[in-house]
Formats: sequence, structure tokens, C-alpha cells
Amino acid sequence: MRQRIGIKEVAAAAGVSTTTVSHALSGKGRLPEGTRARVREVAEQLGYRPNVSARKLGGGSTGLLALAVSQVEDLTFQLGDFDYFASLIREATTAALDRGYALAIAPAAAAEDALHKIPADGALVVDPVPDDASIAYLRGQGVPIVTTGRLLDDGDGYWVDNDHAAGVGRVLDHLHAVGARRIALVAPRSFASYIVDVRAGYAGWCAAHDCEEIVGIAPDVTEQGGFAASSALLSDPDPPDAIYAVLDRLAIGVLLAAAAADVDVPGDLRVAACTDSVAAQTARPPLTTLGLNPEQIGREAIGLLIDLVEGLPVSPGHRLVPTTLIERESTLGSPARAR
Amino acid sequence: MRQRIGIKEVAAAAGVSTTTVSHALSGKGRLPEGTRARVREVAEQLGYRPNVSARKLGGGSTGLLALAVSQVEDLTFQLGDFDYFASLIREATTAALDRGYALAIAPAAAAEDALHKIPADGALVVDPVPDDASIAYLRGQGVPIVTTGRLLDDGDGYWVDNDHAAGVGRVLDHLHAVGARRIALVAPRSFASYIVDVRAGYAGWCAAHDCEEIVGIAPDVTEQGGFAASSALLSDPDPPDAIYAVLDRLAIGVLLAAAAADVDVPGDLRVAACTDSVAAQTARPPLTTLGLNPEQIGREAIGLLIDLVEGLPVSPGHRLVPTTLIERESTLGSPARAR
DNA sequence: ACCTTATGCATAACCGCTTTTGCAAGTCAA
DNA sequence: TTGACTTGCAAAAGCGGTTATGCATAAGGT
Repeated sequence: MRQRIGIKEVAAAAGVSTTTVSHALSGKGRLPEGTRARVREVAEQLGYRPNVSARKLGGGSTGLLALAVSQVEDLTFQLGDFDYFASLIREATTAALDRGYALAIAPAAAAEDALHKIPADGALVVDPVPDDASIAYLRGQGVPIVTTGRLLDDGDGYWVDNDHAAGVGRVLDHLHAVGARRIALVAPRSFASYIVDVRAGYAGWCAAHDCEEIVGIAPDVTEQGGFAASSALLSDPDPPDAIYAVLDRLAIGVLLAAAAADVDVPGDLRVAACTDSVAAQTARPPLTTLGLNPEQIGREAIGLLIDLVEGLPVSPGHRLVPTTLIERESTLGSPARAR
Repeated sequence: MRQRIGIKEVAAAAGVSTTTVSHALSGKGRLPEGTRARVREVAEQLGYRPNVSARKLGGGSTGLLALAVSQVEDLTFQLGDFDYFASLIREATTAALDRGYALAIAPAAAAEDALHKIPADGALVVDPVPDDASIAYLRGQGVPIVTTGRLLDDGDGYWVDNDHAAGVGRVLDHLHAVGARRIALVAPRSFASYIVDVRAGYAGWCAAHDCEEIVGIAPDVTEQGGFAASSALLSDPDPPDAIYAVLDRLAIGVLLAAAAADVDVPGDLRVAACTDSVAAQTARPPLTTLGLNPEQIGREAIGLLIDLVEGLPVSPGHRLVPTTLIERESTLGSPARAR
């Protein structure tokens, strides 16, 4: 009948009061280092685990951060890229644990309800959508928030994202350098800031390079969506000679559409994608991608969030994470020609 | 300065005591229907939301469950199937929240350390590996554990999994029914129970149907792994006429290998996979898959875990979740021939 | 009419932890 | 010596609920 070890048990074992234990563990109060260390040791030995609920109730912090992944109601939002999210979340979790925090998942479905039920000190919202109910709720609660990708309807606040403006330019420059002159963009409608940014970057680049803007709107963010959008583009009398898809899964759909339409990639069509992944790497031909360094995004976002939670001084505004262009056959073509 | 509405405010507004409010809302105590309804209405109007932490404090539990996703050190374990895990975790999270628990992520790396820092009442370990350090640690702490997929080195304990034995039979019967006679299995080496189960089921089926066992071992669980394993199989002088891959990503690799080797699917090779996903659905040709109903697995596992945490009576042992065969072109072939 | 039992609700004691306050003992300057 | 600070720790008051207990009053049995 192993009973939970609470602060009381620790206090008894250490021969001090519960107040002292609380202070020793939290680092607050006035205690000599000696007592502090002794209490900590006893707590450790007894395997003391604080009760999160009790902490929260007493007005303290719980050491819990909510991780909310936004969703779009009317769009089949199947999480565009698995590897991206997995990397981001993995790194975020690790970074949080390093500083003594745990990440609790708030499902996108009942996000608001979930956030109410999770006694979190702060929240990380991944790819928020405009008028995000969970964000409004968190704001009301006064809970610190950091988003990855900025809020479209409110660019203020703290967010971490890639430098998409620079990233788009890099990809388009690359496509142009390998000979593309009619570069199309395949993207879903703009439900998240990075899509807006990429589209804006694309428009700007086209204007600067005197190129026609060709945009194919994908109905969803899966391979199907990419297939549909690019099939339409390819059947045009004056089809593009390059396609940049804003998600790797869309790009894989583009490759499928090209194969179906007997268009040679990269001979007649160069294809590139935003977001690197194993799937992009193993596609036929392997896809040139813009790596987004999700690990770094996750790490920075969590660092920022914890600073906010702990009331540490942070410089206001956002953080930009660089992108990495990964050149593969889908735009380079030499290995394909070698065949 | 809108203040929180607690049970106290509701009590004042309804002209009753906090006890009555608590009883009215929880359905306990002795109250006439009239009072109950009135209090509920007032609570509703005031937008009362119970404080989860306070509620938990009364009970013994802390309201935190750890979600550990095991990993294999020396295998590139990129999470075989995204959709599967996403569905499972989403449903598990929702089920947990419904019962007032939050799910905290314990990263596979540093799992033990992470679990130590997360003051959880119980843990859900997804696809544990043999000699899992995190499980040993949790056992030592006396924390209730439920795994999805059983522990290879210890089948006892509580676990939830698909009825793989039945599932394999269903797929192989299907492949046999559509004419396959040399059915190969593509699988990574056995790091998890479901792979062991599928391989055992496959071996049993082959023995029962007097078929030769042909197994291609994938070096990892990505498209690359499937490509490598099936390329080897297809270059055999007497190649298989069907391949069953234990993960959808492997199967997509199989499709790529078939295309590279100019083998027609499903004409010359039927391909099926375990685990359904959008990627499988949009593959060319669309893949016949065995759906694993991850939602149900997640829900049952969490239900079981919370019962254990709360000391509710549970029947010992495991829970089996049925599979669903989803037939698509990769084994049916008619649409392909129609081309 | 009187005692018992059921009914309707309030009082108060927790739950585990944080935090404010209080108090004794030690330190120090005047 | 003495008042003014520190220092080291404990007592006690919440936090927002749940639940055991108590106590009127009403209903039912004899």
C-alpha cells in the first residue's frame, strides 16, 4: 500500500515544517543553503513528486505548458508535414524538460475546453489560425502565449517562425538559376501566416523579376491537394516549367500529377517544396526542398515561453529562424539525364 | 476586472450554499429535482467552469498522465506512420481530458529523466521496446502503466493492441483471393510486438496454406526501407506476386521499387500495407490497407489507465481492438486494367 | 399526539501546496 | 546595555472544490 509522498512526508523525514520544504524546493523564502540542500536531498530520496493540482490551486506554477496545435475547421488539415511537426514537438519537449517543464497536449478539436482543463503556466500554439478560439481564451486568462507562425489578425505578441521572405527568394532564385522561367506556386488557401508570407514573397519576387504570377490553389494539404492543383496548371496551354509547392506533401502530389500527365521532372518541370522530410527525400525524383529547421523553432519558442512564464526579461516581438535550401534531383536534373 | 466565477458565486446567485451547488452539479447528495435544475441553470447563465485543479485536489490523483513514445536506439525510428500516431494520440488526449486528466509528453530520448520530472499518476507507453528503460523506471516507482502493443519481454501487465493475428489472416486471405500465390512480407526487424505478431501470423498462414515464406527485412521504417527491402525481393529470379508491408510508408517504398523495376502494380504485383493513411490512399495506385483503428486503441488504453490510477476495478490483462480491411486498387486491379 | 424516518440544505473539515505573517534568537551599532 | 535589524523557521490562512456530518423541518406510522 504505497502511499503518495507529499510535502508532509518530506517535512517529517527532514525534521522541518512543510513551509520549509516548500521554500527549500522552490528556492523562495529565507533559508540557509545547508537546510535547503538537506531538504532537497531527503525529497529526492523519498521520491517526492509534487501534486500539480495543489500547486496550481495555491497560486503557484505547475511546471506544465500546454501545446496546442491549431486546426482549420473546413479544411482537411491533416497536418501538412509529419516530420516537421514531429521534429518541432520533440525538440520543444526536450527543451522544456531541460528547464523543468513538461508539455501537455491540447487537442485541436476541443482546444478551448482542453486548455481550461490543463493547469498550464503558459501555452505554445503551433500554426495558429485567425480568430483562434484557444488564443482568445488564453488571452482572457492572462496566460503567456508563444506561437510558431504569427497570428494573422494580430502580428503583435510573441512568435517564432522561419524567415519565409528570405526562404522563398532563395528557392525562386535557385529555380531561376537552373533555367526556369515560368514558375508556378502551389499552395492551399491562406489559413496560416507562413502561407501568406510565402505567397507574398512569391508575388514580390515575380514583380522584381518581371515574371507572371501563376498560382494553383490546393483544396487541401495532402498529396491529393497537390495533385489536383498541379494537374490544372499542367493542362494549361502554356504550362509552367517549374512548380514550388509550399508543403512537401503537396509537392509529392505534384510529382504524381506530372507522372500522370507524362511530364518529365526535372526535364520539363522542376519541382521544389517547402519543408524537408524523408518522404521528400525518397520521392521519385528526390525533391529539392527548403528545410525549415523545426528543431530550432521548437527550441526557441519554448525558451521564449518559459522566459515569459518566469517573468524573465525578454526582448519584445518575434524571432526568425533561417531556412536551408536542400538541392536534389527534382530541380537539378543531372542524375535524371544520366539515366 | 471580470473575476472568475466559482462555485461560491453560483451559490450566492442561486441563494444556496456551496455544498448545494456542488451536489446539484455532480448529481450527488439529496436534493429535489427543482433545486438541482435551478442551480444548474444559474451556473449555466453565469458561465461557471469548475476549476479542475481544485477538483483533483479532493481525490488523490494529480491529474497528469505521461505519454511515452518508445524508440529504438539503433534504428532510424521516424515514427512509422504519422496518421496512426496522430490519431491515437489525439483520441487519447481527448479521452484523458474528458476524465479530467492531462497528457504530458515524455520524449523518447531521455525518457527516464523526463518521466522522473513529470509528476504523473500513470503512464501510457506507445509501442514499447524490449528492456524499455522508461518502463523499468515506472515499475520501480509503482506508477500504473498501460502500453499499446505488448511488452515483448513481459506479456503480462495491461496493454491494448490490435488483433494482429486476425488482421494478418484477413489480408493474406484477400491477397490469395485476388490470385496471389507467392506472397512476401516486408518488415523491419522485430523491435515491437506488432511486428512479431504480424510475422508470426504470416508464418502461420504460410504453413497452413502451404506457401513459401518470403521475408524482406527493411533497414528502417521509412519509404527508403521499403524500397530497399522490396528491390531485393523483386530482383530475385522467382519474385513474389504480392507483397504485404507492415507499415504504409514501407508499402509506398515498395510501390516506388516496383515502378523503378518496371513491375506493374497490381498486374504483376499486388501490394498491401498495415496501417491506413492519407498517403496510402493517395499513393499510385491507391494502397489496400489494414486499418488499425488507432482512435479506439487510444481511447481504450487511456480508459484502462485511468481506471488503474483511480483504483477502479478492472479485469486483468489486455484488450484487443479489431482491424478493418480497406480494399483499394493496389490489390484489386480492375481500375488499373481499365486504363 | 408522539416517535421515527426521510428530506433539504448548511457547516465545516479536508485535499496538498503556496504564501503571508509572526516570532524567537542572533547580530550589530550606538 | 539596548533598540533596530537580520536570520531561520513555523503557524496559519487560503486556493476552489468535495464530502462527512449535523440539524431543522416535513412526512409517515401507530
